[in-house]
Amino acid sequence: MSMTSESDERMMPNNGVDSPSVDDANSGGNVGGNGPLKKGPWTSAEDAILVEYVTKHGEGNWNAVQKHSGLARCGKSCRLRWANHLRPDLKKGAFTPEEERRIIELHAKMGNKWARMAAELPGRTDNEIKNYWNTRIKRRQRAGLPIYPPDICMQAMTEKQPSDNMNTFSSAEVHHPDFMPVNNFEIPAVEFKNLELNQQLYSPALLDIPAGSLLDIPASSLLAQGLHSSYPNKSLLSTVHPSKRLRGSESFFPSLNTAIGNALTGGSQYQSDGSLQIAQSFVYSSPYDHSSTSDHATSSSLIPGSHAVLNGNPSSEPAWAMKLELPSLQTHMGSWGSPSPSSPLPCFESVDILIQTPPTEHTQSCNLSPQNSGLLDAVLYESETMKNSKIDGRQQTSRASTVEVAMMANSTHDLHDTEWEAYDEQLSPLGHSSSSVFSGNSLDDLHSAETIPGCRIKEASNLGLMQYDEKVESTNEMIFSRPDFLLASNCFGPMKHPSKDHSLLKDAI
DNA sequence: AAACGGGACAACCGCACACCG
DNA sequence: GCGGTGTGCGGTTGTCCCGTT
Repeated sequence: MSMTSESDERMMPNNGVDSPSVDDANSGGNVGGNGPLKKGPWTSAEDAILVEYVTKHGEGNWNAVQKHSGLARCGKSCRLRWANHLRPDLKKGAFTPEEERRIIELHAKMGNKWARMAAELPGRTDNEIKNYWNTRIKRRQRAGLPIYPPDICMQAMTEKQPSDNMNTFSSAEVHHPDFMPVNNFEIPAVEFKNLELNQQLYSPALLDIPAGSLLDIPASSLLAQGLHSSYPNKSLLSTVHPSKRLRGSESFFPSLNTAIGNALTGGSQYQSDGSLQIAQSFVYSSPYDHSSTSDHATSSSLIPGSHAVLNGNPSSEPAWAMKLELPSLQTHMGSWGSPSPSSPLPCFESVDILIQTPPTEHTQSCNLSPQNSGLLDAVLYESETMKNSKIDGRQQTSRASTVEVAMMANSTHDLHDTEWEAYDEQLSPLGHSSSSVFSGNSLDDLHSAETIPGCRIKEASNLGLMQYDEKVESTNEMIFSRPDFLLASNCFGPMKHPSKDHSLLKDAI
């Protein structure tokens, strides 16, 4: 029918579909009447047998197919073959533009819910849609294009508003420019402004970098944007009621799941502000990852909602090698990593940051703020910190080898102060608001609790990406030797002090 | 013309839920 | 309530085809 394999050709040189026989169907491999079940491509004969069976007995009871028809295929395989290829109502051929758009829309709303998407697209199968999407994603990522067209982003956001019974933003908020590219995990130059890092800090113009260069940022680089602009935008997040089963892979950020997942599995993102010391890895974890959530929930060293780094997670797997999952608000909010039902907001607990910054001025966002004179100061301070760390490290390492802070820590706080405060207004009742995580208070707490002099707030993933210890030098070496860091450096490093940063980077390497 | 790489597609695998006895 | 079976779903892998070098 839909497929004719070589074995098919061999088996059915005269096209035996019209008179399917078990012998024909099962003669093509290591199969037999009661022998091992056949795998691999289906033959026309097998298709015919299956069609005949279904016609006679109807769908379902797939395991009976083998028994009754002698087809050497497991029931599961039969079901799949029927559903994906033999069903009479299947629509064959390429997706129409209309269907393509519909898929994008649905994905923006549902995420990787292929079956549900298929239900919205008559004649199409989940497998078909899934393959299409995966191919498309790869293609677009390679091309540096946004996964979701802006209009669909907008549409998704808008459609979600009424059904979002969580904390939602007002319509105006939804239309805040900051929210626009939520699903655009690429950072095209035209949208880079949405980072709004101090509004102008990273303006391509101000930074004297070619706007187009940002187009080269791979999908992974969307993190900066995604975390900045999309996370607070819960309104976009899918509120589709959780399907009957809860899967760890379910993503609350339908698109982020894929994009960030790809991004992070490809390598944690390191951003360098040029001062050598900002390294960030954003790690989302599934809210079902109780181990991680409970771990950091009980980790006294962490700020509320921050992600436990390595606490109780002995994984030695590099963060960038891990499959990363985003928290899902599709599920009950109470199931969010917050230890208490009264604190259902996921916040950024899953967001880990490796950030290092000069010590005291958390309110000044030393690393990203243009007011910060101190790249050199930071480096000097870093040097000092390293010295201190050698002393303190022995003590620190064992108990708090990694200091966790909310994403972007003080720089974020500085950069998005206003916005987060605004969000905080709405989110605070939920316990851990995003802004609270980013707030100076949180950092203060963190600092007082954990930060060693020098404020080397190295945010590490819960996967143990980095630890602060006495081997700082080697850590830095690792950072700088990593391609993604170099990429990030290329992307972000030159923004402030291009030449300076490059030289520093060079030196560091 | 051969080698290579990527896209498209089909199929499998593992997991989880639903149902039933 | 429990275990077995059936089914559905999402992720991953394998294979073929085609364009490029």
